[in-house]
Amino acid sequence: MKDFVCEDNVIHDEVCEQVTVDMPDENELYDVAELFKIFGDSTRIRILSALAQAEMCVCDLGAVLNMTKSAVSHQLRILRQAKIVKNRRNGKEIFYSLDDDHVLSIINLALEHIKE
Amino acid sequence: MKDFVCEDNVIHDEVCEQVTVDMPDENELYDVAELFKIFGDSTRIRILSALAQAEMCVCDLGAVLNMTKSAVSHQLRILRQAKIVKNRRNGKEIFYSLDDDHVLSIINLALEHIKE
DNA sequence: CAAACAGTTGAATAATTGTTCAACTATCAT
DNA sequence: ATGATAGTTGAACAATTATTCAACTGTTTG
Repeated sequence: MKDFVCEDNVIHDEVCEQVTVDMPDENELYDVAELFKIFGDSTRIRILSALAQAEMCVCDLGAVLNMTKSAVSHQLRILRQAKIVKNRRNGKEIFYSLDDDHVLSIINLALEHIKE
Repeated sequence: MKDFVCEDNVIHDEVCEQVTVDMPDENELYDVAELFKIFGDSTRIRILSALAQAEMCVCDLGAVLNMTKSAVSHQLRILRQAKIVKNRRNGKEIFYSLDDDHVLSIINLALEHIKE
């Protein structure tokens, strides 16, 4: 590569070295990006917004968000695997709810940022 | 579609109606998802983590993150358009820095969540 | 048991997106 | 002006991904 070499400049070199040393762990940053990737879809954000208000079954989520059960279920699987939502079966229905309060804090902080 | 209709159930209907009414504005949720989409890439998160420590030029960012200037520049454009970073020219170099403190709060909150 | 409802799953499709490459602009030094 | 360095940009390619459709499992009820 060697594409990124600025002209020899001691100040730059020192800053770069310091920043490199102080960077958060690579894996942590990767995991944070993965978390944001999950939030970065309006369908999933709407699902989480709905679940923030009430525990709901797949069918009702579909009704509220105007989506097929299949589409909702696919997204719920992603949220489940990320441990962002949990579920419990009650007869034929499976009720979903948020698994974590942090999640809501992060989304609300972002909502505040959006509203300026 | 009509795929999402649960069996007639008054309780469900009432919950659905209430949740629907109390849902945040559709556009706000869309914008939040767009913001998260930007954070949902490890390259951009790493760029933001670096800029959180020091104002840096494109070249140095490339050195710290081990990426070509082109790849860095492409991502900076996205961050710039979202008003997440700002820049200033100094001779041949263009220095980038974070444009907003909220951004860092959101990322740090997510980092805490990751670390459990 | 059979029918009906709730939910999941896999394949297919379409759309989005991150990186590379090459060509370009802009600034500074000789 | 020429060359060198810093940065940007557009096209191309590969990879990821959200939704749809159809077929499936699981549960309840008649």
